Amino acid sequence: MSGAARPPATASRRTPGSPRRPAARSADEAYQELREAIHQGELMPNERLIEVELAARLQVSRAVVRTVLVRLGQDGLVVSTPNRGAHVRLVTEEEAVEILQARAVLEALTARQAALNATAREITAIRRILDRMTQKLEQDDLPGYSEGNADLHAAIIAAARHETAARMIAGLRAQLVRFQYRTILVPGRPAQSLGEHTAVVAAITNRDPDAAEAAMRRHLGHVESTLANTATAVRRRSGPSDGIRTA
Amino acid sequence: MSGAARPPATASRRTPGSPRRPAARSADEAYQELREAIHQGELMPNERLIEVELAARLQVSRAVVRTVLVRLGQDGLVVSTPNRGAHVRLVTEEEAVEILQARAVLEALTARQAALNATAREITAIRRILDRMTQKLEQDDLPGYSEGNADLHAAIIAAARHETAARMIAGLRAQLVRFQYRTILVPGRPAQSLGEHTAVVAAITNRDPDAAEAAMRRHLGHVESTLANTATAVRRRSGPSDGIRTA
DNA sequence: GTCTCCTAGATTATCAACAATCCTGTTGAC
DNA sequence: GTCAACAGGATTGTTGATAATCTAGGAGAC
Repeated sequence: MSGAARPPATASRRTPGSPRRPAARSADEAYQELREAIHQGELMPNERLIEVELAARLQVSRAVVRTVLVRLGQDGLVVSTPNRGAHVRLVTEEEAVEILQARAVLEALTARQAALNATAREITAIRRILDRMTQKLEQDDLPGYSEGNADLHAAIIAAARHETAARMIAGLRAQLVRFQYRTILVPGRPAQSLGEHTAVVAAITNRDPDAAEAAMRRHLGHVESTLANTATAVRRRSGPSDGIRTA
Repeated sequence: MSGAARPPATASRRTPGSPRRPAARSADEAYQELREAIHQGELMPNERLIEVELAARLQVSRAVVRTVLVRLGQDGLVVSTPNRGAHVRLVTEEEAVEILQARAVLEALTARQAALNATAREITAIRRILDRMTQKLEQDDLPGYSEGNADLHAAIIAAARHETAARMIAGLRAQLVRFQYRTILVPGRPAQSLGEHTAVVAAITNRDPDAAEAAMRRHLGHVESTLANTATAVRRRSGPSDGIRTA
């Protein structure tokens, strides 16, 4: 029973002459590529998305650009007004907080389900990821830590066996890419983050769903308040560093 | 935003030969109408949706049918496989439980936010809805009670001022229509339901976000387990009437 | 009798052209 | 100098036709 029908990247046998921006032939590839472009920041928020330009860029016809834009609109990455075209959606700080709140309760649900449903093998894998994160942090390898962070959350979600929550979390995450690297830069935040993750993993290992859910909520609640603080600090323009020091 | 805007059957000035299904002119109306048709059960689960048929039924061109199907696919109401068309998605009992779990944590979030953000006026309105539900239940008016139930949840969501959660809840709800009238028929369930709602409203009135969240979770958790029980009862084929009689 | 291959019909996917709408810069009046 | 009306260009919305793909049913071989 398909959760979301994601036939991944059909085979494209083309001339091998396209070097850098090879473009996507099929509709689904075009969707993935445009999504990625928004993630990477190649398309700025509020930037107008003109169908013919995208058609040229993605090497597809205008019709498939149109369906791709509809899908992205339903994803919340793009907002399109009738007769006036599509813009990439600007996510305000307030919306980012909302999205994180929603993500928090949903990921807490997956943590609960993971505590209930994870196989022994999956728990081992989760613990190994946490160990790796600990090492990265000791080496002050923040990018490595961040990557481990993503892996850990993904592993927990996979272990939860909750297609609905997984799909929604993925959707929320896609809208948040512009903010995701901020909180980790707040002084003291990584160490705190590691402690929170450790609590989540411990609860899952102990098969304690309530504790797992609570620990995950605590974790993402802290991410949220950290983000909110940096946001107001930035908005207040009272110097970028005084509001976000301690943590 | 998809939670609002229900322009009910706009004026269609056509030949007066079509008595029942007047059809929708614009793309958005077609979307609403097809969505409604799936809700009403006019289109059976797993039924194949053929573009030309829908185009004739909705009185729009095939292109807009296509975009409508894409949107419904992103909503999870329809699953479409490449080159093989779209089917209305069959929601299994297990999926229904998943959806209810996700909805539970999200509505709990809105209850929390409502406790924090609701205006005095909104709280008054919420209390009034609860009073009306109490009356309906005393009169054994189950449809009326059910309607009040929907109104109450909607009022709480509105008072929460949380667009993201509101949108996701609306999406989840759309997938659940086939199951929504079941739980209210379980004996003793309405009285229990009213008590749970009363607790939620009391917590919001007291501006106690933790209590509001917990009460809403308890409420939807009970709905979930009730649904799971009736589901297994139905699946067990132990008679269709013994599990859901009295009320 | 059963299986495989193949043809025909049906359906989806894509494309190019046309119509409707909106945005921009300019002209003219006051 | 400012504002309103207007024309030109650009962009989106829609249509119909065409190509690619899938499903169903029958012919032929073993």
